[in-house]
Amino acid sequence: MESNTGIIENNKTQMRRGVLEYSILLILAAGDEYASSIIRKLKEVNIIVAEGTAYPLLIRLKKLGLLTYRWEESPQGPPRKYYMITDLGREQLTGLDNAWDELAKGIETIRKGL
Amino acid sequence: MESNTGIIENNKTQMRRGVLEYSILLILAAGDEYASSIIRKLKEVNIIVAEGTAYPLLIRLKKLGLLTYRWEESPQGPPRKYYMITDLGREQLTGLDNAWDELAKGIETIRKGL
DNA sequence: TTTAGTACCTTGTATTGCAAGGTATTTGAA
DNA sequence: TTCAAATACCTTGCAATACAAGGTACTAAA
Repeated sequence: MESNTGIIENNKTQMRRGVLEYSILLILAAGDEYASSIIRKLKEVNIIVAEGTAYPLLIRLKKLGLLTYRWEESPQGPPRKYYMITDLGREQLTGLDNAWDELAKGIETIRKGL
Repeated sequence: MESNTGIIENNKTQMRRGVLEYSILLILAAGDEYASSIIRKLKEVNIIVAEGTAYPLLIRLKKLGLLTYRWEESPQGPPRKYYMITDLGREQLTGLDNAWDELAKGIETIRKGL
């Protein structure tokens, strides 16, 4: 049945979108991680990302100079590409922290009736 | 100059994106408004929307049955199209409230180090 | 009658999230 | 040895959509 769940589901996806780069930078600011691990961590907090979203995004952030990576052997399975945040990345992250706070404040204001 | 402001600006835009439908529904839940007025109200809380974004979005929400509208004379200038939220719209808005809370909670969790 | 202010809307471009599909490595069971 | 399962990486093509730019139309005042 699920009548109109689609509208909501679609919107949840929309909301996640804007926050993806931010949340990935947040995770990497706390420590180096490889792509699959980042995806799992995001899933833990209900920010669901498809592989086809995450990999191109990491590559994009790397091209922008916000991230770098190193290869590392895995105890099981193929080697892992560990991403690390750069100084520029940390700098940008500060700006994103502010952007998030501002957005959250804006929504709160509207919620309370402007 | 503006070295790398672009990265941040782009990301702020990204963040706003996901929240647009939600914030428009929030505004209309508090009272009927016409498009230009909605855009101004959003700008007041630093959620900046272009006309080329807002108009198609309102049309989309109307097609989905979340909004309807009525025409009304303006004291000055051309007539205004006042949008009103429907019962279905209010229903969906509840879901979006939850989606927003969940997202905000997720970001908080990551910020605190997961 | 022309300008300024307000309000509506559309078109074309660029971005980007995702489903689907693909490759490669390791381990363990058959 | 060979096959399946688990893990990890990545790409392609489609669809959605935000926005810049451009356009129409109404009212009032100069």
